[in-house]
Amino acid sequence: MEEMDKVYNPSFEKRIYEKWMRGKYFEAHVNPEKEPFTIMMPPPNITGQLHMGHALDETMQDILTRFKRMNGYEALWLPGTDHASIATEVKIIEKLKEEGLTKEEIGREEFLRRAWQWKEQYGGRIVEQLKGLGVSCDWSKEAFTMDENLSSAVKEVFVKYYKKGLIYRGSRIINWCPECKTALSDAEVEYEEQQSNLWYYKYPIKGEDDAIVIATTRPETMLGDTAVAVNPKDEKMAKYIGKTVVLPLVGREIPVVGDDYCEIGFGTGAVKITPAHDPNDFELGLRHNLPIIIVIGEDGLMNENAGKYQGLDRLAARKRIVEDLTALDLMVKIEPYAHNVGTCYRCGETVESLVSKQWFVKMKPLAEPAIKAVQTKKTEFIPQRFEKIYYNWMENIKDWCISRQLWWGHRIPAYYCDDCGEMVVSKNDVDVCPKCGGKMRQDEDVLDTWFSSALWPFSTLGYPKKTKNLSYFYPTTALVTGYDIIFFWVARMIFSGIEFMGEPPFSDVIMHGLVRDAQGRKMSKSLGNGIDPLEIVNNYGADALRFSLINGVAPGSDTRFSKEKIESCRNFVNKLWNASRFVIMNIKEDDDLTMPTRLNGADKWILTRLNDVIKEVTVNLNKYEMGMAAAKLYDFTWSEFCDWYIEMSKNALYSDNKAQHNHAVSMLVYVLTEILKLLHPFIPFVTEEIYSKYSNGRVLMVEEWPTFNKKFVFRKEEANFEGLKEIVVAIRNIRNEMNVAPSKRVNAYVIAKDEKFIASAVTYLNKLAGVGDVKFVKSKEEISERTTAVVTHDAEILIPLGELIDEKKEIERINAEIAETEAIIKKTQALLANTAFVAKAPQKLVDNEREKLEKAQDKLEKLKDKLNMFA
RNA sequence: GGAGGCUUAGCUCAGUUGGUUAGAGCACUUGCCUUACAAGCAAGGGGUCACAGGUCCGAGUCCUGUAGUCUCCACCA
Repeated sequence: MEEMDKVYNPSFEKRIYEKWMRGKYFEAHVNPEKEPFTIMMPPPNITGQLHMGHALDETMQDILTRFKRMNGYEALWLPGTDHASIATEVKIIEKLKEEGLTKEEIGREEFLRRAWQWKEQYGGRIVEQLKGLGVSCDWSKEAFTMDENLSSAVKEVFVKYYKKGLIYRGSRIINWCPECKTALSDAEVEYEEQQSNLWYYKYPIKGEDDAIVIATTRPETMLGDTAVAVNPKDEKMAKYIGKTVVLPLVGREIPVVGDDYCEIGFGTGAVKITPAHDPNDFELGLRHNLPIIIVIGEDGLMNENAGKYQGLDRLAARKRIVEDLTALDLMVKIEPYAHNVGTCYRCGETVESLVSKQWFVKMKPLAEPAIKAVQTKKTEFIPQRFEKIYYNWMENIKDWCISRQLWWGHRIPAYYCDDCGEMVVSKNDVDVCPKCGGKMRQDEDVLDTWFSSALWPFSTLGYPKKTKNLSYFYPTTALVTGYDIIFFWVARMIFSGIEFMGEPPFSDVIMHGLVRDAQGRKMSKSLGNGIDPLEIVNNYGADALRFSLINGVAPGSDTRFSKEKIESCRNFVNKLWNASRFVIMNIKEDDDLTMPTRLNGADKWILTRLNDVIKEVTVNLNKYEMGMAAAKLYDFTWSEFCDWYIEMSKNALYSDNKAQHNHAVSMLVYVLTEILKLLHPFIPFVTEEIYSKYSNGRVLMVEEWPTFNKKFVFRKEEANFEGLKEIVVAIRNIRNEMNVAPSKRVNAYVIAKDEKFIASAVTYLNKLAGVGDVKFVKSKEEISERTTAVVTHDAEILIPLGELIDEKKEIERINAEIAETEAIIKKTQALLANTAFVAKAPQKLVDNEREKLEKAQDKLEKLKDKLNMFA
C-alpha cells in the first residue's frame, strides 16, 4: 500500500480535480433510464472575486449534486457566469477613468470590445476559483448570459411578452442613478437612513394676505411643484382647497388640491406636490391631472426649467434655494430630521425619482400564477418561512422597469423609424421601415441584467430551441441561493419559467444565510473584514473550508466564520486522514479485503451504528438538512469508529493469527469505505484521495451511496457494547480519580447478569480500561480484598486497589453517585405514580420508565452495600 | 408602519413529528509523547433552555403576552 503523510496536507486537491475532469464524471447526459436531478448554479458576476457567500452556496450545491449522483440520479449541475450589466459597466468605466477616458469618448463599439475582453479575463478567473472548491459541475455545459443562445432566448422572450401586451414603453416615474446615468428597478434601490432637515416655508396665497406653510426634506424640488395638497378632512386646512398659491422664486401659480395622501397631523398639514420627482406625488398628479415639470436632469443637475438655478447640482441648488427663501422671509423653521434616502445598489449614489420614457414589464398577470405555484407547493421554499417574503413582494409588485441606459448587456430588440415614427419589436434586426421604407435604428438601451438571469433555468438548456436537454432536465430540482436575492432573481425566474415553459423552474428553493465574520458582522469591503475563501483553501484545504461552512448549521440561518471553526474542521479531516492511514498501513499483501461473513460482537455493534447513521444521514440529505447530516458523520467517524471500534480491533489486528488479522483489517476497510462514501459529498477531495490508496483504481465519486441494510442491524449486540463502553468509561473514571498510573494494570472481580458477554469482552477491558485479570464472582462475600466498585446497569465491577484507596474520597464518590441515583428514582417514581401518565403515554415509554426505575433501584442497593463496607 | 428571525454551557451554535439524565466545537480542570493521529488520547467541571402565563400525562420544542436583539419590506412630505 501507498505511504501516507503523517499529517493531513491538502496539496493533492488539484490533482484530484484533474482526475475527475479527465474521467468526465461531472458530465450529465439525457438518459431515460435514470431520473434527472438538476441544479442551475446561480451565475456569479464576471466582475467577481469569489467570496465566502459563493463558497457556501457552491458547497451546498455540490453536496446535493454528489449525493444524488451517488444515488443513481443523472445529476446535472450547470455552471455559468452573469454579464452583470450595470456592475461590469461601472468597473469598466472606472478602468477607463484611470486612463483618462470616458465611455462616450471611446464609443459604443470600442466599449463593448473592452467589456468582452473583461469577460474573458475575469469570467475565466472566477471559474478557476470555483474549481478550487471542488465543484462537480458539468463544465461542458457552461453558460454565459450573453452567449449567442442565451441572447436569442432574451429576444424571443421580449418579443413574446411584447406581443402579449406584457411589455410596454411609456413615461413613468422611475428610479434614476445620476452616477450610472441609468434607470433602475425598485429592487435595485437600497434605502439608508440619513440625517437631514425638514424645512418649513411659506407658499403665499394669491390675492390674500395669507400663506400655506409646507414642510419638505427636498426644497430644491419646489421648482417643479405643480400643486399643494391638503387633506379634505382636515378641519384647519380644507378651507384652502381650490385656492391658488404663488410658487416663490418661480412665480408660477399652482392650485391647492384636496387628497387623502396628505396625512392629518403630520408636518404642517400641507404637502408640496412635485409629480416629476416623487413617486407619490406622481400618483397624486395623475389623480388631479397635474402638469409634470422636470427640473432635475438625468445628469443630476438642475435643468432649463430651473431658471436661475440651472446647472447647479441638486445639493447646491438646495442650499441656494434655502438661502433665497430665507432672504424673502418665507422660511419658517428648519428642524433636524432623519429619513431614508434611496441609493444605487451598485455605486451608492443617491437615486433620483424622475419621469422618463422606459420599457416596463406588466407584472400583475405574471405575478398571479407565480404566487399560485408556491401556494400549491409546486415550488417550495426551504425553510418555509421565506415564502412569506416572496408572497409579500409578489402581492405588492409594481411594473418592472427593464430598460437601462447602458451599453453592456442585451440590446432592446425594438427599432424605430425616424421618418414616420413607426416602432417594430422583432427578434431579427430591422433595417427598413415596413411602413414608409425609411431607415430604422435600434433602441440604444439594454435590458436589466436580471431580465436575462430570469431565464437562466431554461435558456441554459437551449431555449428557445426545443432541445432534448431542455425536455429532460427542465424543470430543475433545486435552487440553492441566499435570501438576499429572492426578489432580484428567484421570483423572476419563477414567473418567467411559468410563462415560457409552462412550469415553474424548480421544485425546491433552498435558502441559506449569510456568512458573517467572527464577531457576527456582515463581511464587506468597506469594513475590510472579508475573508478570502481562496486563502482558507490554501491554508487549510477546500475540504476543511466546506465542512466548516456546513457542519451544524441550521437551514436558512446565518453563520459565523472563525479561525476556531476552520481549525476544528481541519482537525476532523486530519483525524479521518490518520484513521485511514492506520487502516491502510495495516493491510498486508495477501489480505483478503472482502467483508468477513462471521461477525463478532464489536463488528455487529459498529455495523448497527453505521446502518443507523446511513439511514439518518440519507434522510437528512433528502430533506436538505446538510448541517445535521455533517454533524452526525463527524460524530460517528470520530467518537465511534475512531475512539472505539479502531481501538477494539487492535488486538486482533496485531495478532499473529493470520485469520484474526485478516478479519479485523477487512472489517476496518469495509467500515472505512462506507464512511468515505458518506463523507464524500461534504469533503470530496480527501475522501477521494484516501480511497485511491487502496481502491485499485476505483473512483469514489461514482461509487454507490450506502444503503440501510437490515441484515446488519443487531440490537442485542448494540446494547451489549453500549453497556461495555459504560463499564470501560466507569473504570477509567475510577482510575483517574484514584490517580492510578495509566500503565498500571488493575485486576477486577465482576458480578454480571450476562457473564458470558463480559467474558467474551475481557480482551476489550484489558485493552481499553487497563484491566489485568478478571474473576467472575456471584457475590461480594466471595471477595476478601478491599475493593472499589463500578456499578452500571449490566454489571458490578469490583477493583482491588489496596492501599491506593483513599477512603474519604471513595465515600464521597459513592455518596455523590447515590444522590444522583436517588434523584432519578424520585423522578421516575413520581412519573409512574401519575396515573394520567401511565394511562396516556405510549406503552413503550411507560415500560422504559419502569425498567429505568428497576435498574436505578438495583444500582442504589449496590451502592449502599458498598458504602456499608466503609462504615 | 408591516413581516420575520433570534435569545439554550464562559464563547459560537445544534437540538428533525412534544417523550430517558438537553448535545457539539472552542475555552477550562486533571492525567497521559499508549507503536493512526499532541491538528492527539483519557477523565472531568460547567446549563432554573430570555421572562410571565397557558395547553398537555409530559414543553427547549406548541399557543399568548413581555423584554432585548437582528434582518427584510414599505416609506409620510
